[in-house]
Amino acid sequence: MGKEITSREQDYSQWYNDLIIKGGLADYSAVRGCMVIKPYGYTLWENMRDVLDKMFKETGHVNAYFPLFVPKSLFEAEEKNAEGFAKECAIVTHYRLKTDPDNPGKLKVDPEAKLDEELIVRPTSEAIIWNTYKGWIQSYRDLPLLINQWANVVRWEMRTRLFLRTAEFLWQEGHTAHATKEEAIQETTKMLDVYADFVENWMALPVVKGVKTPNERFAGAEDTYCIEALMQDGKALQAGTSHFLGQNFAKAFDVKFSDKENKLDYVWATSWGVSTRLIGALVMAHSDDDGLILPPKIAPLQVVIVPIYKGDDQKAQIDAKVAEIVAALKAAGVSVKYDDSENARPGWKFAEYEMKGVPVRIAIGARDLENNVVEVARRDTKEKKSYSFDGLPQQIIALLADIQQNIYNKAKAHRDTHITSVDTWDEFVKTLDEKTGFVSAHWDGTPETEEKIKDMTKATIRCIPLNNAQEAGKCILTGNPSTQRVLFARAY
RNA sequence: CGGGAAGUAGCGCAGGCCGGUAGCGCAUCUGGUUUGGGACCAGGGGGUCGCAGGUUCGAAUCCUGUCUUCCCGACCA
Repeated sequence: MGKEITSREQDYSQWYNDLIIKGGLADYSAVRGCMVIKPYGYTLWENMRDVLDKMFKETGHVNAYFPLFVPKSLFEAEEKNAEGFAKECAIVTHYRLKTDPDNPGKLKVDPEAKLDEELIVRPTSEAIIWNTYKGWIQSYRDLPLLINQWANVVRWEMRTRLFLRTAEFLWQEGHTAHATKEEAIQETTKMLDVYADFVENWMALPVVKGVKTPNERFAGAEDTYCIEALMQDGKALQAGTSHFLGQNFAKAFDVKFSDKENKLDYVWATSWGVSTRLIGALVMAHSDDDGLILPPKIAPLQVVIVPIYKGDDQKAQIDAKVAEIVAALKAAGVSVKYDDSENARPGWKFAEYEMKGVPVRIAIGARDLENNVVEVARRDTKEKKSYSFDGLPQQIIALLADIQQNIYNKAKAHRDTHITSVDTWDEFVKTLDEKTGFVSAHWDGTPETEEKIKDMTKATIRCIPLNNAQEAGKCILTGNPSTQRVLFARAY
């Protein structure tokens, strides 16, 4: 029959893989750790990208593009950052191949063509960008510099997973320079808000905004802010990060400016990014055992129409009606596809589009034509209803909005019921093992304790929530005094 | 990078121990009947068995190497 999807209960990881592959989002490739993003998945990414890009521009940013390669000497300039990424860098050492005399028809690396200085394939672009900014910034009048780039980056991961962790991935990285510390911090939190807004309102995925502990902080940053989402299996996933970089990169790349008093100072920096990993989050947060469930606002296709007919006469009548519906929906800004292909029967198409997560399916047959209705099925609840032709576009738009809201509510209910406050170590471990999700607990604030907890339970501190309530307590592990609870979880 | 599993037609698999020139289901093509939840009948096409070496008269099968993927661990967004 059709393509079977492994159930979540049976094998959550395989379920996730099945959704990606069978839902047509991506494919494995011939390159280790790298995937092919298929048209359906890429359209999803384009939709996400378009919304984010607009948000970035509305907040004053412009796009630019910097090189894929970073000379090693630049890469290592900011030491902490370089060290943080050193273990997962791809390196270009040669620039030419030649025919192999020992192996006719084959090529080999030309040893004569060794680069004097190796090029690092960017795992992130701070180095090349700050090296460039040095030439662009002299005065406070050049600030703030608010630049974003859409790019691919490479991180040579040991273990890869479709969308969640691939050796090459697509993302955007914002890199800004400011005259004051306050302004840079403001930028950092502003972009965090943009991410939270996007993920919650477009991807229908509730997030916790917070700050990372030093252990989890981006290498080279003073502070890393993040949004954390919760997946259906109770594991957390970092959905976006925004870093306050202080003057670390300005100092490493000697980027100074004259202020209004004609005093020289290093500029203050931020960087922030979200990646195709968000697609992994989207898939894991909303989907079910029948396939993907995609939020209408970013779904590659919002409505699919399937005809049900006997004979050419009926088909012709349905075609005519559907043409009207398609035109009306398109005019209303709804993306719609009429699938009248002959090679699949209606039931097969129903299952197929459910697997692909198309939010709304319209079925129309002779019986519907007589009654002046269509059958509308929503993917999120599987509920089916007859809708009148009259005012159909408005009803569909309302339905899409309702689906968007329902998906969000469902994810939020799951998230909210999976933030558990605990005060003893037994409860802590038990909650992680049995209930899963975020565990809110006191922590003495030391990296050593955080590390110990990680070794013992595999749980990390996902974040210290912003505007966290201050509350005296005792560390869950050491019993030492603590001033606030932090969120622990096992994470992707 | 360690431990386990896998790679044979587009997809899912059998065959492999015991070497003899490849098979099943789905998909696909043709014809017909069908169409309100993954249709049915009949006929047809499609595979250098991941890749590279080796053993052998002969390799999907045995040996060596290598690549890719999955699961579990260490590392990470």
